[in-house]
Amino acid sequence: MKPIRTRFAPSPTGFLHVGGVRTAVFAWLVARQASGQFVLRLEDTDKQRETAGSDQHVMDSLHALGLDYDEGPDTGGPYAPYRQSERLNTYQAWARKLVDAGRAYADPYSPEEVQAFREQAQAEKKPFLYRNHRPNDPPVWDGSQPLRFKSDPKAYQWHDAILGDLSTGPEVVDDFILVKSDGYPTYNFAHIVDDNEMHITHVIRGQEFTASVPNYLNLYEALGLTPPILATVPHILGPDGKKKLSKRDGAKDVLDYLREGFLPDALINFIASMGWNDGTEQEIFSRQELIDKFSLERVQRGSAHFDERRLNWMNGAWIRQLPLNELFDKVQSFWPEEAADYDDTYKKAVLALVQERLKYFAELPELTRFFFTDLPINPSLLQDHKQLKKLSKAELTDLLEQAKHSLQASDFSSQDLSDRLNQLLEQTGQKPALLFSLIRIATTQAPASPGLADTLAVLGKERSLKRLQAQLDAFA
RNA sequence: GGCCUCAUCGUCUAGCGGCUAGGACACCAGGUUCUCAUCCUGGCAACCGGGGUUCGAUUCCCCGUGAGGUCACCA
Repeated sequence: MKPIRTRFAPSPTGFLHVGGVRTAVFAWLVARQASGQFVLRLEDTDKQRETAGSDQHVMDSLHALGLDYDEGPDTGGPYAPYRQSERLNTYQAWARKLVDAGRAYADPYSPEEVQAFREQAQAEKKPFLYRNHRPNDPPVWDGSQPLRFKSDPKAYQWHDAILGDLSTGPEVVDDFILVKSDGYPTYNFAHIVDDNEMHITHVIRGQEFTASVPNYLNLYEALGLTPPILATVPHILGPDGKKKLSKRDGAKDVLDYLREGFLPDALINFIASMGWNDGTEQEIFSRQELIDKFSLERVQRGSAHFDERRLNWMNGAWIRQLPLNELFDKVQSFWPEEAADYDDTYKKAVLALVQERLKYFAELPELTRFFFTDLPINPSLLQDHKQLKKLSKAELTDLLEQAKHSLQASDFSSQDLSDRLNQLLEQTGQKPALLFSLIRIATTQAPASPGLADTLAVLGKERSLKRLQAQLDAFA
């Protein structure tokens, strides 16, 4: 049995978005499930489109997501190098073989001439086929002209691990370019050579390549190679739009999600469950569960829309099930500036209170700021309150004075506060909706906060009473 | 335009001839002594259309329609 080997082969032209990552996730899952290898190969054969630093950016993204690869540009491996620009000799050798076998020839036309053929076909509303213009006596290939594959058009039927049985007629097989005039191979040629040299068993890629598969099959034959297992992953489309998720279309860098405090596990869970499920009603999958249960056969055949609201929910669910200490470590860099002077014990107490309302870590400051600094008195919180706004300043003052009096005698344990708050309800004859709101607003000046007794307990006696007094002073 | 593929609630999806078409997100209502959130309960909401095949089609077939991909010296 050959070991299962999958690869992720992006071109370093920018960042990775969820669409691209999904292909990587599926390939990674297939390899991990079979205890095989997952390979990263950089397809940097287009020097025009390449952007500086994006190769590193891609590797950083995979590392950050925990999509560890066994072989790659930075880790090396038995089939190095893993950067196509460093493998030019290999492609040259394979290209020579095809030339010698009469299956490749130099393209004598200028780009303008080819473009004219293309426009002609377009005008006739016909698909463009280069082989209709295949030269009878092509010049000797000296490397300055593009090298074209001399195809042998025929009908194909093949099996796709996700899409199932596919077939096409001979009309889609054409003489495509193997090596460009700048000496670099095209994707169409290089990936086939590399997948073979690197012993890749499963080629898992986006659906933009399905139309080219017959060409690849034809090339495999010319090369005398057995094609690997093919799997086509449908695209992820934008939330509203119908277009495939793309950088242009506002798709976000996955690293940005990480930077905003989305958990790698949640992201992987979310990305995998767009287009895949195990047939049960389970929604939350750990990495290991994904590895155990994943199968290409159960991947959705149609494309899916990206819904960030579902990602938010899923990340929140992951955050909620994290042990407090673990969560604390992860949110280290997300605290509001004002938290800098506070110790870990205090911050953990705060974190425990907001854990269940955190969707992603970047929300931490707005959720917790009042625990670390006195917010200015915000009169609109009282004015907009549907019950409090009916009370006079004198009435509000009276209620707060009673609260202050009671809380002054408290030890500020959560239990004692809770008891005293209850006594206060009886004593004042007010409903919690009114009394608790008033105290909550006075002590937090925030539109929302965790439960009152817990909030006061964490805030502590001194600070709580000081804020109560500040609110009282504002009434005076 | 040719070729390929796809088609269940707004979104992600279960379903693989017979189900009151299930779950999740979102949304709405109620409950959990206050707000926000969690949690619980309930609600709204779908088989693209037309023909077949069949005792019976969401499911199988055909034709439409719609959507996506592709037709580069990009990947």
